Amino acid sequence: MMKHQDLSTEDKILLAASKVFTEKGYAGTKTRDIAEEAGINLALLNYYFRSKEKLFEQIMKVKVVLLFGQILPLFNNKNTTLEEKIDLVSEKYFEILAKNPNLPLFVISEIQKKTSEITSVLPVKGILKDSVIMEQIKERQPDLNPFHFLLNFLSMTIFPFVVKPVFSQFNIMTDPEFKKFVEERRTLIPHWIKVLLDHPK
Amino acid sequence: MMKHQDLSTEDKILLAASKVFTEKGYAGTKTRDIAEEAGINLALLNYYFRSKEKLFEQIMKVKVVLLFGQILPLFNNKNTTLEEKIDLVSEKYFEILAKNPNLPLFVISEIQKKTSEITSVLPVKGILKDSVIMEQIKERQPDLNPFHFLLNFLSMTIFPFVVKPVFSQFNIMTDPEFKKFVEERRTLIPHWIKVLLDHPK
DNA sequence: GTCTATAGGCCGATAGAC
DNA sequence: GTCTATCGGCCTATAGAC
Repeated sequence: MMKHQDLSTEDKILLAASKVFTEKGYAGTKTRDIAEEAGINLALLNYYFRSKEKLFEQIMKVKVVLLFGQILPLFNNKNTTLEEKIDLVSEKYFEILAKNPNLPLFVISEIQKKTSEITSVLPVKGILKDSVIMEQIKERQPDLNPFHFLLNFLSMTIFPFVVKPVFSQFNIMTDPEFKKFVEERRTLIPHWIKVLLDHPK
Repeated sequence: MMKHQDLSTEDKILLAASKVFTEKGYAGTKTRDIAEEAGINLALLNYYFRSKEKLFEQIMKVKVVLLFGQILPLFNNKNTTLEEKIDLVSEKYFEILAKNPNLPLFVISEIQKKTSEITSVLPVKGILKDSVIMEQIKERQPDLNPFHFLLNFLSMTIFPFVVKPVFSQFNIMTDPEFKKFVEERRTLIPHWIKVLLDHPK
């Protein structure tokens, strides 16, 4: 296991920035917070990354790729059936989100607040439109915009992690209860989605 | 129609604060932004609300009640069936969210970032636990934590509004397309939820 | 590369005139 | 109630010594 002390100064800052930005958002983060969390001198942050803004962009890029980068290729695989895609995407997302529970809320809320240049990094629209999974859904339910299904799937999977802070604030679930709850959904969601696919309106 | 000029200074500030806080979040908002948006002098903000913090708390309380206040009573009505509840809650939520599309993301992300005292205002946990809807779901599918269903329902309904900024950023949907998409879901979601209720694992 | 010290600007809040 | 002017503090960023 790599200790914090073994990291380079640059990586210490990146690690700390990832944590603090995710907790407090861009506007709520002070460069002093990051420096303290990283255990480095404040001036080093500007020495390595020039500005808070540039540091943030670098973190954001990593987060967007983490949230979408591994999933989009699964959507576009011609060698898997729709059912297999559902299982694979579900597995992959639970793996990512179990390790990064506040990833979706961070990315979504920062995209809403700031104008960024991530669009160029990941051409989500181009990949999604006319993707294999969209065609496969359309075969099953030709009368419906296939995006409804995709969004149902992603809603059920991602939304619990998005509202997790609300659960905590209102004491609806403890952390271990949430973990168990999410673990149950890991197999339930693929089941539900397949049921929906077989029952058009 | 009430014009902006007809509002009292206090209401002008509240209206402007609601808009700016929702767009930029608490940390990203400057009191000068609010004053400018309201068309009033900066000093008046402190005259009426004492501090940015106190003004925010007042806005936040309104938003939380708007997001949960009208829905929770529907969950606890003994005189409606589960099917009727699904239809009623769906109707009510689409009405609220069509008018306030960025309400959920604002409330969720600010709850994550700040510690507030809203818990005391709205005892969500007490209302939800042992609520009528939870019992009704449990009757249908006794082997499953009923909260899964409630969350599926809320996920499908609310999540599209939460990810709306992502749609915009990546050009996945235009605003009119989104409006049409959401309008379709208004009747689709109750259908899907009922299908899921009738198909236990 | 890493430190201390500080510039320079912005932000929340208030004093005090009207 | 509303304005102008300004304070005091904090925040990002950098200059310059080591």
